[in-house]
Amino acid sequence: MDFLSDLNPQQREAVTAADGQVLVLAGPGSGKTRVLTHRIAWLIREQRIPPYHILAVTFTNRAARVMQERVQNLVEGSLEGIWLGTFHSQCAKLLRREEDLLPFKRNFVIFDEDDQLSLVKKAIHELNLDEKLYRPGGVLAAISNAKNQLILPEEFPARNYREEAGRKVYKLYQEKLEQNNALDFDDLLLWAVRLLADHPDRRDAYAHKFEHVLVDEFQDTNLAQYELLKLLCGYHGNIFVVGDEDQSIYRWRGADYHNVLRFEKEYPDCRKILLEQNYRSTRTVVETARAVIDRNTQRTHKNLFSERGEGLKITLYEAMDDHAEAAYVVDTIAQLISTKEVPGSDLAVMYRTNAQSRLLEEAFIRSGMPYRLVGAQRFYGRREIKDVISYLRLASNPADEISLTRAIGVPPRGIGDKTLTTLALAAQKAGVPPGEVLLDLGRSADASRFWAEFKGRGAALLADFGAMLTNWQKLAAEAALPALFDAIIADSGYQAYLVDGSEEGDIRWENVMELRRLAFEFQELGLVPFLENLALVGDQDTIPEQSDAPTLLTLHAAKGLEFNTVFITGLDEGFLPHSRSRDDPEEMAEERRLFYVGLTRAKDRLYLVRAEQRSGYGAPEWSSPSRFLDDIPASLVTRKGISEKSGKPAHKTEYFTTWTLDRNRNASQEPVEMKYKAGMRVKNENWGEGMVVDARLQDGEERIDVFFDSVGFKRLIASMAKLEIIGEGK
DNA sequence: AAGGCCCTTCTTTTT
DNA sequence: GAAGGGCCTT
Repeated sequence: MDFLSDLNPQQREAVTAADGQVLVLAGPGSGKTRVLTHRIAWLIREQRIPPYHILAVTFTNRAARVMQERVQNLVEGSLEGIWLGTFHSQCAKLLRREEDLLPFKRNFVIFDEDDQLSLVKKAIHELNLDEKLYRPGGVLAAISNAKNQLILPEEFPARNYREEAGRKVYKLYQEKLEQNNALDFDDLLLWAVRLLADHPDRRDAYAHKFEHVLVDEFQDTNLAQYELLKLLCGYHGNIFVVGDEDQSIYRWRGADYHNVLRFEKEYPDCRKILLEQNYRSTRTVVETARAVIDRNTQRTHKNLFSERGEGLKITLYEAMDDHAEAAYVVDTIAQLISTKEVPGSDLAVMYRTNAQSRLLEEAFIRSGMPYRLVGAQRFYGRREIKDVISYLRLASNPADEISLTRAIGVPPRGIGDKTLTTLALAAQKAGVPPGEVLLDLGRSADASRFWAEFKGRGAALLADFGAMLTNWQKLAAEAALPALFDAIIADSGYQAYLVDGSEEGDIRWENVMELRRLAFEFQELGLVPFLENLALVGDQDTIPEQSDAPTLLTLHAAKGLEFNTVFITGLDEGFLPHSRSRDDPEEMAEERRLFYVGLTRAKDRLYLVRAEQRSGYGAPEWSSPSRFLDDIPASLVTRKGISEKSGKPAHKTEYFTTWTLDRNRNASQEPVEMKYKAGMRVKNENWGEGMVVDARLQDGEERIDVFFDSVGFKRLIASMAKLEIIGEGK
């Protein structure tokens, strides 16, 4: 059919491959998504496979959405019935269908990382372990690891006391999840595998259903996902996986690109197809990327090539410090946009860690240029959002103690630790979740069998809260989602609590209203799908698609995207590669892949940026160039910045670091450098411009008096006030 | 019970 | 340089 005509021979071979196992190893920019979408379309259009016989899984919601849209464009009919989504969402779907066989109810909630951590802490405390010795984060990571490898608490290694403690926490943690009628992310996969492995009839039913299984980003699968796929394609044996070992960057989350090799071994007859032509980038970009990735061993060597022209040389800019680095990036972007060489939307700035976005953002704000930031301050991670969600979760699932604790405390309603402890004890004694005790108190107040457990005030307060909850639960079952939402806001007094006259309060309230709009969109589907969506949809999906502003994002978030021009910042040892991977060759190889992913996002222009000095925690430290830079052939690079022979750097930090006042340190130990003198013109974000009237050293601080043009006289501590010197005066 | 202050402790990446 | 935890005060 003609929809295959825009494919190259390898792509077409993959798309039209006969039944059986197909492994497509696709280099960056080689048309991986195109192959996947055309394959699905081909199955439906040419092979007459009904959509409900197809399962296609991705890792991100964004990828799933893109795939759905593109397939829809290729297929005339409806895709109704297709199982297309992330591993986690498809597993949730499966588990909600099969609740009868599982130790939790259909309305289970999905615990995010914060919830998980709370639960682990509880478990550690209950086992009388020392939080200092058994770090909740570390223990949780070990548990998550175990789950990714399908290791249950009973099978968790206990070769020493420490591991034994870990096993106990794991076991208790699982019991608590069950009591809370909750699953964590890993559980979604783990329980799906267990369900199919333990119930052959269910396994066969699904294996028959899914005539074709397709997988995106196969190199990022963990063992649980691998096993799940194996179970699901066990009858027809039609599994089509697409991946690239060189783009495996989720090892820390259990991903194991060796699954590619495992796949080849497991299915010796599998058809293996390499996609090596890169349609995205110039030859210079591709050569650069190749030079970097070829240093990694243990991979299927690919001969990535581009037939686009040679293109521009890449730029390596070395700045004095991280402020100058940000200034360079923003200035260069401003130039590219103003000369219309590149539209803002086709520019991206990438970095290793989210923390590195701060200076860049500040530089953008200072320049007055718009930008969009991916990830970082999660919408769903905001306090006010978590608060409201905790009410909703509680209404949906009163067994959720994490939400109960949160909801009962905000706004403050006189219920403190002591009352909560009593509540927990009463619940334990009666063998019901604390939520049930609350509901009972709410329904019958002093006639409740629990009333006597609490002393006067506590009982009344709990009963009040319980009455609210009873009402919400009723609304959750009977009313539409927006009605429940409004009732919760009204009953809890949350609006009055948030909106306190401050600007921050208004912003927070706006966010709550944003959540309400989202709830509106889910009124057809209802509360449980709404909550599931909140848990499984990340922030990448909430960013507006249309925007002409440059994008700031981590290298991880950049996977799967492409931009005309890419800046990769922080190319210094300890940052990229990150210091935490210094001693582990496997980790180091992954850092290299991460860099490779960043490089291959660029179509035309690539800027690599580093700084001689950058601040890690507090004070600035000297840094040395990333080792990865050594691997790039000098012939492809134009060097700029302090390494230029010409002498002075093109960019100098024209604003200085405002260091915070360290109150613990005796001021006299640290001589304060006087920066201001009378007559200088200065500028502050809030007060605008002004003139320094007086500057003096007092109590170990530089104190200055400034007369601002708009607001008049202010007495300031220099190190605290965010001032910018805009003129030296006389 | 709740809010404020100071101290410590980290920081990778996220479905 | 932020955020959470512990301790103090009201």
